[in-house]
Amino acid sequence: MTAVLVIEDDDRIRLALLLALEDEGYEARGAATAEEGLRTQRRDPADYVLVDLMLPGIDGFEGIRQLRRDDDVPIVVVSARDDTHDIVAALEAGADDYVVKPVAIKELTARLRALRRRGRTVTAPDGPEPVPVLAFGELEVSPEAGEVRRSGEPVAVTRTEFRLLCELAEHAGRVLSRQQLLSRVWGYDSGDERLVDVHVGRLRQKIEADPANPRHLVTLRGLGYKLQR
Amino acid sequence: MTAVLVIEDDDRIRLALLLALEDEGYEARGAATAEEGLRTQRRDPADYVLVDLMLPGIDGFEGIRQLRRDDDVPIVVVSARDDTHDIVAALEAGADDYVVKPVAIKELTARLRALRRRGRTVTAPDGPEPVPVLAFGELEVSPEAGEVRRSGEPVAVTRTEFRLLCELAEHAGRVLSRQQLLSRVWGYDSGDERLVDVHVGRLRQKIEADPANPRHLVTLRGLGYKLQR
DNA sequence: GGACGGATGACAGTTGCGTGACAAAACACC
DNA sequence: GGTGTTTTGTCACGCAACTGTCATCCGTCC
Repeated sequence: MTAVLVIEDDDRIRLALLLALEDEGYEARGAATAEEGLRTQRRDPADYVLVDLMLPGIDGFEGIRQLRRDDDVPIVVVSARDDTHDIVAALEAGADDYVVKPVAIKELTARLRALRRRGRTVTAPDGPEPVPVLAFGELEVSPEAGEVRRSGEPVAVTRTEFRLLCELAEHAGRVLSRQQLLSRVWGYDSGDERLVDVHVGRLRQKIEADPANPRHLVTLRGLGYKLQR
Repeated sequence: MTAVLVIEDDDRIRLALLLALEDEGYEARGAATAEEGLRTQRRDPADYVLVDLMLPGIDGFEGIRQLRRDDDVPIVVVSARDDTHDIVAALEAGADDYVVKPVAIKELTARLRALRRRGRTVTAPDGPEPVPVLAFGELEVSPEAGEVRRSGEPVAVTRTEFRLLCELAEHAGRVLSRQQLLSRVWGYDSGDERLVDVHVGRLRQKIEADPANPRHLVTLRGLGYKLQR
């Protein structure tokens, strides 16, 4: 069945849309924020995404951009604002269509069908190769893409932090001593082990929800550091 | 240049649309009836068709159906009627989008670009072999055709820039270090890595909407460059 | 309570990168 | 072959981000 994800913060509108879509034979899912929508879509991709522009937290424009970074799904903006600037900005951000609320469900589904018909841009015959990712709960590390994500959202880390994280990730679940890390990440045969502490600390600030109580990048007193799920 | 055919019986509106489109850098053609439009399109196909619904003789719906029989061109209905039945019928007939008059030219062109992004590459029944295209949002790279396009418009890049772009495109989503690029694009085993910077910079001027904040050709500090959607 | 290992915040030196200018080289066109 | 134009590689400058060090603070284990 064709699945549609509705990202809309107004409960009444979201529910109405979901019910109407189900009446039309779609499998409908809802999300109240862009963050939640992005997470849902990453976990279990729908065939279409409907998204409001005015959302708490990440707004619709930014949500579309983030979604487009790694998803080709047709996106239709459903907004109350009938303003040329918004329409142009949303389409530039990567949306495929823009309709103004309130919208007839029949029109919406007709537009979805039109989008489906039009299909996607041709990519290489064998398609792009997927980039390998190491996952630790909500944390994702992709050495090849040079990317770190938390709950799907990109996290900006520096080169040293990234190398350190990759080293830990590639030996997930094992303790690495400060000496080992100094040697593998920095190439130092000897040196101040405090250096490792500082970078681990900085890394925790970025990748842990509560840096004071790390869940993934943990300290083993007297032994070293370990990355775990 | 991108050509647009406007099928609209009201002379004033047609002329206004044509002038506005030309201002936006399109090659604009007009037709006052569906018959004339179909003939024009068959003789010299435009890249997009804008069509009114209420036309003398063959009406817009039927015009769309006839056009769709042997043309894959994106069709946008530009109508004064804001009626769900019309919208659904037009989309069902084969239109790709439907906007209500009066429409801002900026919105119209944004919708055309969105369609272009999504549109299938044209493959006439016994036309030329389709050329593989690597797509990154509004950016398209065709290594075989030696072509780069942004929102459908060809971008002039030099040979070195093109090779660099292809190398990045063929490893989309992965970081390539300056050394790797030097070696693969220039064939240098060693050399000044700043050379890569300069060419990346020049490439960005041409393919990024805002070269200072690149969306596709991004720098990963300390790691290298990456091309992403 | 003292000692130790680890966390953290501030800081200054360093590095990495973007950019504009320029000259040599390649190219196109007579 | 000569001339004008485009492309290419080199360089220098400047900004912003990163790095490593240090001093201090905190928690934990005897």
